[in-house]
Amino acid sequence: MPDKQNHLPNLQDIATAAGVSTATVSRVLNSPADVRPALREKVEVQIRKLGYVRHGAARALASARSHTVGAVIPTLESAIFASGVNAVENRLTEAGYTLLLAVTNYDLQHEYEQVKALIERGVDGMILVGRDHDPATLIMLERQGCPYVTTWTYTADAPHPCVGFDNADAAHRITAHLLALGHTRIGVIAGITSGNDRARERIAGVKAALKSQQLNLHRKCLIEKPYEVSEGRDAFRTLMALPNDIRPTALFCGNDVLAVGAVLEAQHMGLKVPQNISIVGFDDLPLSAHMSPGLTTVHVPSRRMGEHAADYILACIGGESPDPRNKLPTDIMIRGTTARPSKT
Amino acid sequence: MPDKQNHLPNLQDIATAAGVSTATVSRVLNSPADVRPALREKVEVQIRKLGYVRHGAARALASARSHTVGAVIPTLESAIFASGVNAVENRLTEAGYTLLLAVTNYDLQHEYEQVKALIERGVDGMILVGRDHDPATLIMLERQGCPYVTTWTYTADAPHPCVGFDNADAAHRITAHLLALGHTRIGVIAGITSGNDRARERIAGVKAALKSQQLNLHRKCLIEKPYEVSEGRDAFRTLMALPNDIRPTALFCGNDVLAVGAVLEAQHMGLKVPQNISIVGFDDLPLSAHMSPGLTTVHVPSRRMGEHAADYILACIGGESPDPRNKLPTDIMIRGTTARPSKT
DNA sequence: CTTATTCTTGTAAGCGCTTACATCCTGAAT
DNA sequence: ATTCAGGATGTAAGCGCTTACAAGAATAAG
Repeated sequence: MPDKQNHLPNLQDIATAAGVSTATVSRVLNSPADVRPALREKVEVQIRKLGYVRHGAARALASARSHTVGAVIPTLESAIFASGVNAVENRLTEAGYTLLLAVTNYDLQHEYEQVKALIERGVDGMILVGRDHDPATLIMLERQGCPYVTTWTYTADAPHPCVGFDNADAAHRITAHLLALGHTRIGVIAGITSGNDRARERIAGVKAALKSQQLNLHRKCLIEKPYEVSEGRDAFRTLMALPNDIRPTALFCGNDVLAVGAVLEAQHMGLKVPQNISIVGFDDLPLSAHMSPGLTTVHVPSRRMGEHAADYILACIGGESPDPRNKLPTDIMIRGTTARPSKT
Repeated sequence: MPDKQNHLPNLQDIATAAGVSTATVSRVLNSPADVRPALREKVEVQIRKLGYVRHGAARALASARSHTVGAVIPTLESAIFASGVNAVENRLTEAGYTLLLAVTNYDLQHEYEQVKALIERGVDGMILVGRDHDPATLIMLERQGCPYVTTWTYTADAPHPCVGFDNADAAHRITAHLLALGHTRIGVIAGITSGNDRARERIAGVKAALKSQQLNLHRKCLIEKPYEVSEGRDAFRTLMALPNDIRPTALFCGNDVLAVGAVLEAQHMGLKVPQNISIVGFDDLPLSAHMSPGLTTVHVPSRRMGEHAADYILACIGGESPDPRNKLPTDIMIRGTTARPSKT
């Protein structure tokens, strides 16, 4: 039994117990190959016997490396970030790193605080979402020499390392699908664009698609809402209350949560989807494929994005200089919520 | 400008720049009230000017306090944990603490690894989900003197600090609702019970309710599935394929995700909910209230649970000995997916 | 104008670990 | 045998910070 006076065993204790120096214990912990098997075994026995657990702070202080990577995401509520984070986590764990997760609730100021807290905790790298940030956030990261990468967005001229996809292009393509079906009055229930470049880009994509057909997005047909089912429902009702000549026959929703809300409200109002109204989403949540009808949406490579982001950071930590720009493809998933407009 | 040779400013640099000792700088950082305003101001100016960021590892090492609390949850996918985690996070942030989040994917062995990683990172406290753990996990926590609390479950005889609710009782009550409507053949789509006491308790609650009416849960009417929409759909189909005399007229689902799957599959099969089949869930996800029909389910106080858990840990860290047992109430939300059985 | 008391600030000893560097072995080559 | 290379250990100097404790300054009391 270890010394009972609630003194946690430290390297020195193990060293003494095993009759070696602290350096040797440190080696069996960090580069076992450098220690002769016999000795190593003796040390490992003591480690187990005394229930030794590394003191991460001391290790970080002495080695200037915390073996920790931070990720700052907008919200935990969305399963879409969940799968990306899971992917990051798996990769990091494989490499002996721990993920520290923080949430901003789509608030850039809060993001700054979280990033600062993570830097104070000594993360060796950082994963961010999107291109919109408080400039101070990135400055701090640079100044601290903390490698970072932004995700969920890719633009050719991105000023910072990024792994993501082209939000505008994806929105453009799914809108083109709507246009090809013959819709001309398209409504948009977007996410809140302030501090959210993805939401803005998606709107831009819709507008571009419309423009290519000489169409316009009517001012009243664009609504910004937080990403919640109830908000999607509200927005849908608002849109359907518009006068006949501008009321949309098809809807682009900023993400699947809003789209699900819109579909549910439509059904609640007795409208048939897609016969009376077509609705598309963005993100392809696990639920989306299961709804009746299945939601037509943009599939986003969140898992792969997470893996790439983790690999990029790990490579940077390892002293490499990986390609700082990484564009992933998106897929348009045509399911049951889109059809030709009714001939009313 | 700070010394350009990418030497991050440290306490000593600030001290020198401000013409004071490191102790004083440390004080303006940790207990500003102890420093004369004039001096404090001078130090703060330098901190801003040099872009100083605390070195958390050094601080943790010197003070034996990391200002960090760990939370280990089964999954990120479920919005229900998300809201609890958010609550924890808010409370901790208010208190100057940072939350370190880890995920187990419902694997107790993985949970052990995560807890160990967090302890190595020096968390000052830990929040766990449920009562099922690898004994080694709790032993490590005790041995390290790391205060912890389990959530999402409460039993009068809980051997460890816990803040949660009575899963069996809640399941019992919502089953009673089904029985009161006149159902006698009740099916259960449970979560995977291995390593998940909540799933087991919920089944136990259903059985107890049945027993109180001299009814039994038919062996074939109990299916365990991972918490996924598609699994709920599969299980539902299996249950409906049962022979007439045992096919359930009402379903208890281990959580809302499974219930949503069941409802969607029912509608997909052309069955009317609740006319042809009643379905209840557990957890009351944000989506559940919005479905058509609204899902009858158990509302769980996840937000309050998170707050209580955080407060408990913070109190422990502060040297207090708060009540280690905390029972929260659940609510049965009767919505649209339950009705009397049809007279077939 | 002392002397006791209270505030401020500085001094310096670690916290537990990693890691150059020094030292000591081992065994192969001479 | 003797020498030497190379591998296996040990030694000890910090990493950046907190915090007793000491010391000095300012205030209150006598």
